[in-house]
Amino acid sequence: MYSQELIKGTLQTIILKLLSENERMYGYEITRKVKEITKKKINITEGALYPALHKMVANNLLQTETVNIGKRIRKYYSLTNDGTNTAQQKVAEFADFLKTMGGLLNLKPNFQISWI
Amino acid sequence: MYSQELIKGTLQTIILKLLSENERMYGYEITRKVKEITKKKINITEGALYPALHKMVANNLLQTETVNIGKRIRKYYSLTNDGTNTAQQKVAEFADFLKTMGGLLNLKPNFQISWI
DNA sequence: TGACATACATAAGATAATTATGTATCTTTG
DNA sequence: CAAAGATACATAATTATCTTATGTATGTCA
Repeated sequence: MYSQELIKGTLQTIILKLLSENERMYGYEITRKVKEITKKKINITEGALYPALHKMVANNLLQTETVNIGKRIRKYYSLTNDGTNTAQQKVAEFADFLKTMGGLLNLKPNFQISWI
Repeated sequence: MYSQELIKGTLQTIILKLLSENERMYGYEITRKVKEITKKKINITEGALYPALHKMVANNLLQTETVNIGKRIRKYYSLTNDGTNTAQQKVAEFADFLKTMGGLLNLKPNFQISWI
């Protein structure tokens, strides 16, 4: 796990990116997916996730459908048109930010990019 | 300028990195340097910088020397031993974070790393 | 002389996360 | 079969960090 501050501000971008790839996802699924992809380095807490999702619905980036799984409720989130646009924009911005920070921290060529 | 949330949590790392390269710097100088290196994409506000510097002094990461430039005061900051260690650690952590986020956001090989 | 840059600092408010707590169901295992 | 752990939602109190605004003062250039 990274020291928490680093992850701050990236949650919306992460959610938008996942949903731009997945059609629809529910909250708990998002936390699992992020944990899996990042090999447990990033762990989204529910206390952070749910308020963020609700906010994004309020801002018309996401829409929901509720499904009953047995006696349990599952709430699926998917991108609105606004959300699709915002997702693209946020991911592009983040990519640029990563470059800028790489430059600022003067990471050498031997800092191999290994997500290929 | 990036949307502000992204930069959150990176300020300490930036300061530590700059000071690990520069022996000593003063606050205003740090804001100029970051603006210059990042081509104005990251702009550290004084309201964020000074409290951060003070906190890092309190945490024994930085030490200060005050110099009189004419009638003006200039307060130089430099790394303590603790600060030197923390700087290395934080930069390494951030490099790892960049990789992880790159993977998470699925940035393609054609996302060229251009800070070389 | 007025605008802009240099140089410090703090305070009020906003935002976003952590930590803690709550509810409830489903599944696995000793 | 009972307990533990995973699944699945949610909110509230607190903390951390940043923005925005404000304040003070000096130096420089047109």
